[in-house]
Order: sequence, then structure tokens, then C-alpha cells
Amino acid sequence: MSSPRPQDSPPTTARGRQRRDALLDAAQQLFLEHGYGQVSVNDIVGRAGGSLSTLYRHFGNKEGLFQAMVERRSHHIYGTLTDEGVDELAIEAALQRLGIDLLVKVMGEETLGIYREVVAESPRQPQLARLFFDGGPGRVRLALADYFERRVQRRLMPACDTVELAGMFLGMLLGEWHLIRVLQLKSPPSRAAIEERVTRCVDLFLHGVQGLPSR
Amino acid sequence: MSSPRPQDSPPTTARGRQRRDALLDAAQQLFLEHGYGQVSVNDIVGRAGGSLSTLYRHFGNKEGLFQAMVERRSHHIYGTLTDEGVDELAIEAALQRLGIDLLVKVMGEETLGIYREVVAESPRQPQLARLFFDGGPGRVRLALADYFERRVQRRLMPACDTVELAGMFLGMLLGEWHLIRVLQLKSPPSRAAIEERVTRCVDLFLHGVQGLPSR
DNA sequence: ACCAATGTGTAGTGTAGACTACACTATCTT
DNA sequence: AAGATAGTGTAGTCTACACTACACATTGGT
Repeated sequence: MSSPRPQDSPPTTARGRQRRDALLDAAQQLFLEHGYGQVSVNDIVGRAGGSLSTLYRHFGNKEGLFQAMVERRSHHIYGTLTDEGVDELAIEAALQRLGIDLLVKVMGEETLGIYREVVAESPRQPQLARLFFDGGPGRVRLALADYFERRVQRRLMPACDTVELAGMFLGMLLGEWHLIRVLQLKSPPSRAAIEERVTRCVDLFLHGVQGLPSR
Repeated sequence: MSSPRPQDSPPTTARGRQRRDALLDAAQQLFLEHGYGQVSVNDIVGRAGGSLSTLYRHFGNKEGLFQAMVERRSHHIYGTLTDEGVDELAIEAALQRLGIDLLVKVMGEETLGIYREVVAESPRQPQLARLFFDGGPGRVRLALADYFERRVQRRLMPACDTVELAGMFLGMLLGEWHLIRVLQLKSPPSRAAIEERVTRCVDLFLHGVQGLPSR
């Protein structure tokens, strides 16, 4: 008798891992392109190859597959934001680097797709919301807050609620742009446009409106 | 032969308007509570009273009903942000007032629900995205940009891209809070918490990090 | 070589739900 | 009163799709 495995547990054999990844890859592509609700499990199996039974053995149901996919991608996307040697930079440069990296990622189709699907499904799958936030945006915010905290320790910045401050900086960075891209009202910004915006954001963040250079 | 009326056109009789509103009310309640995909047209008719045929006569199909509902609500929500006499206030007070009004609205269940549903459906209904943005967030951004523009004219503020600046201020205001509420990771903030946040935002916006008072 | 775990393939089953057809009724205008 | 316009109610069609059942094939460890 084979073990029922109602929930996901990592497969032991190499072949198992391969099949599981193939299913996740297919799910990712289809869910992000057409939306969770519009893709059937049969579509996914059709693309991944293999069989429906395998899908259910691995993930239990459609939601399980979706969650596994979202977790994998959020970690991959947001986990690669570099933090190395940031303390040696002037704050302008540090924020600039983080800002550009982040905006490039966040404006990407894949990232926007995950955001849309998570927002759409979160009311029905609350665990999904946590999964995404903690593995994604929340993690970035904490990393930035940590950076601020270190600067406060070194008396380079006035003491304040660094987590909130990080949230404000990030919000300012995304601003309207995020929504506009989520709703697909404009085509993706060029690298140059991103760099300009980040520069202006950093300026505003550091010196406020009054300190803005006239242009 | 009755006119086919494939698309929505305002009903002429009082009874017509009544029925149409009842359908919109029911749609609003059900869509925002359970989500567009989880609500059937029969559910809506069941709650509104009346008949399925009427629904199709008015709105053509499920999407048409949804769009009519979103348009009505975005205008109602974002249209009531007051702008009166804002030019006579100090900028601190003006931003404070706008910020509080906006945050209160945006943190409300109804507003969050519309946001979720629009984001979820926008890939399939691009007109919906425009409808929502222009009637909602986009309109607020333009109003704020206008205010900034007037200040620039009066030499109270350095010249700059006022629309972008407005977007940044608004982004900063919502920041993490919006996502956290959209994903329902926290309960709604109190009025007092909102006021505090807005104060800090206005401070940061006007003077930058360096100008923050230590606390 | 064996046996347990794991993967495959096909063919269901049951249900939900968007949209239509149609015959009938109420109301409004002139 | 008549004809147009709008609303009602029911019943039905057609399709999509999550999930299951079951018999069989393929592995890999010991």
C-alpha cells in the first residue's frame, strides 16, 4: 500500500524531484499567463507531461500546487536582492543600488503576475498571503530596516521607527508605477527611466521637497 | 419587438432605474464579499430580486455588470476627497488633511475589495483597469499634482514633475500598509494610528530623513 | 530478485454556472 | 385603448473542470 501523503513532503528519489519540478514549472507558466482560475489541472499536466495522479500525490489539490509555486518564486525573486558591502557606501549610493535592483525586479512580468494572482486568491487562501509577504515584500522591508538600524547605531541617522521608514521609502519608490504596471496601463519602463526615478526618489527621501533642485 | 440593447444605456423609467440599482447593489455586496469568480449571476438575481432576463437586458453579461459596479463605486469613493480651500492652508496642514482622508478611505473594506477584484480581473478586462484607475487613484494623483502645480506657480515650491511628485507622496503614504491590508495580514488601523503615520509622512516628504526629529 | 514506493493513462463522475428561450405581465405615453 | 417598452419566471442547454478509481509500469534499495 502506497503512503497516502495528503500534504506536500519533499520527494525522495531523483525522478520524483524531476516530476515535481516539471509540474511546478508548468503551473508557474500557465498560472502567471492566464490566471489561477482560468487554468485547469489538466492543462498543467498536459504541459508538464506525466499524469494527473502524480500531481495529486504531490500537492493534494490545486491550491496546494499554487502555494508551492508561489513560495518557490517569491523566494527566488526577492531572495536575490544583494546586500553585500552596502555599509561601506554613502547612503545615496546604497539606496540607489537597492532601488534600481528592486524596481527592475518588481516591474518584471513574472513578479507582477505573482502579485496579481496572490492578491486575487488571498481572500480564499490566507496562508498564501503570509507566504508571499514574508518571503517577498516583507523580507525586503526588513532588510532595508536593518540597514537603517545600523546607520542609527552609527549616529548617521536620527533614531526613528526604521521598519516604518523602510516601508515609506519602498512605497515612494513604487508609488504609482506599481499599480500602473499591475493594471497593464503602460509598457514597462526602460532601464534609464528606472534609474532617473530612483535618483529623484533618493533625493526626495534624503532632503525633502524643499531641498529639491529646480529643473 | 423590444430593442436589443446589447450594451448598457441608462434606463428611462423610474422603475427601470430602481431595478438597475438593486442589481448593482446586490452585485457590489456579493462581488466584494466573495469575489467575482465565486459569485454566480443567479446569486445576484436571488439577492436583488427581479429576474435574470432583466440583468442581461441591462448589462449584457456578467462582465458588463461588474464594470458598471466598479465604475459607480470608484467614483463614489474617490470623488468625495475634498479639495476646498486647500490653497489657503500651510502645506503641512493641506497634506495632512488630504493624507488622512485618503488613508481612511483606502483602508476601508469596500475600497480594498474593489482593488482586489480589479487587480484580479484586469488581465481579462483591460477596459476595467482604465475605468478604475482614471476614476480612482489616477484622479487623486492628478488633483494633488494640480495643487503642487499651483504652489510652483506661486514660487512656494521648486519646479519639478508635479505628477511624479504626487505619485511619490501618495506611494509613501500607503507604503506597506496598503499591501498588508489588501492581503488581510492585520486588522484595520485606528484613526489615531493613521494620523500619526500621516504626520510622519508629511514630515519626511517636506524635510527628508536628515530633517527628522530624533525620538 | 523482490517489494515497496512512485509514476502513468484512461476513463469516468458530479456539479456548477453562464447564457438562452419563451411565454407572460406591468407600466407609460399618446 | 393600443402599442411600445421594460420586467418576470421558469426551465433548459451546454460546457468546463476538480477530483477519483483503477489497473498497470517503472524504479531503486537491500
